[in-house]
Amino acid sequence: MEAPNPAVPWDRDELTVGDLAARSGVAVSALHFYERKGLITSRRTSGNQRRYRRETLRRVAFIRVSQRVGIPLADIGAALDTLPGDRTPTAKDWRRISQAWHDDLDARIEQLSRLRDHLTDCIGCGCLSLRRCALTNPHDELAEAGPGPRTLLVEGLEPDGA
Amino acid sequence: MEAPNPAVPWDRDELTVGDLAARSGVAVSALHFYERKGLITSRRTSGNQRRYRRETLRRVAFIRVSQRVGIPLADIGAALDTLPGDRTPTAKDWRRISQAWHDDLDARIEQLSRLRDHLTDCIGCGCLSLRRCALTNPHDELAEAGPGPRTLLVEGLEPDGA
DNA sequence: GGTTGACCTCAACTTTGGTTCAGGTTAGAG
DNA sequence: CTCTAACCTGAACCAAAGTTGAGGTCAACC
Repeated sequence: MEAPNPAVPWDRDELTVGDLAARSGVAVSALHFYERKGLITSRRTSGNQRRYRRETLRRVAFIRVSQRVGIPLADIGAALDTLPGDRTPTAKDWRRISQAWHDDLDARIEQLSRLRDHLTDCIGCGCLSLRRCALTNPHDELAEAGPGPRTLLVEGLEPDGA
Repeated sequence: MEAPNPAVPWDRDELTVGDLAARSGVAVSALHFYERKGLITSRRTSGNQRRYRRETLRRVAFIRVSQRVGIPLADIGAALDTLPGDRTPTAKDWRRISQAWHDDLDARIEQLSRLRDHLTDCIGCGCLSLRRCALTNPHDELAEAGPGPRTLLVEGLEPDGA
């Protein structure tokens, strides 16, 4: 039950790009792309074909989950760079780097909740054109992070209250 | 106090693209872009310059808020298309279309919350490569919507457990 | 030992949401 | 009437996250 069976692709200790694609659900072209970006690495055979360590499957899964969370690839790459290079990452390593996403998620959930709670009344009431609206206030924490427009909604406002 | 003063740009009943940009905080180039996409409209002067109705300010504010919520421009445009064309939209009209975003937000907040709650233990424990993980399960509601990868994490999985 | 599917690289193309630039026109203040 | 800021169009460019295609090589089954 413990001995790998080399006839079965997922039991070999190295994976071809096709194996990795099948196992991870990620297209071969995307894996090439991740490799160009330095998110994953491979050794090459004498015939210049890629061979991935099984561990890479873990990395790819982490990449996909992180993308689900909304993290850009560059940030995911930066996180992966903090994993130890000299040994296989442990569960603890993965826990550490996923903790950052957890905090990020917390922040974004809070942000979206506020947005949701102000949305209907703000759009409905007309305050969108006003200075005080929670959705347009540049000093609101809402402004700080997350995807979407970086500049705030209203920059040059009424010189005097409407 | 109610009579518009035409010497003041924001009191005129039509806005130039520059006025609209200043008042909405959106770049002129972006307004042109929105117009090409059909999200806003203008009449043209004899000299081919754009003139916007004041109402357009409301539309632009709606567009920006919607983008903050994470809605793509195409969807925003579709929502705007449901506004009455023959009269100025009322507060009720705006409330109706913002309600859709509210529901969308609810769904995405719920999604992100689940993601958050499973994230650390899933990434930490190794189940990312397994079939049952909430984060990788194609039949999970998580799969249904939101930005990020459309295809699920794992398509071709182990033929047998663990 | 040949055939075929999987692999290789590099370049070009896709979408979204714009910005920037060049070259030319208009509007309104003085 | 003139000057200048603001406006116009169209094309090119940007970033992210890949996909697609052309042209060529590798490997493994029979």
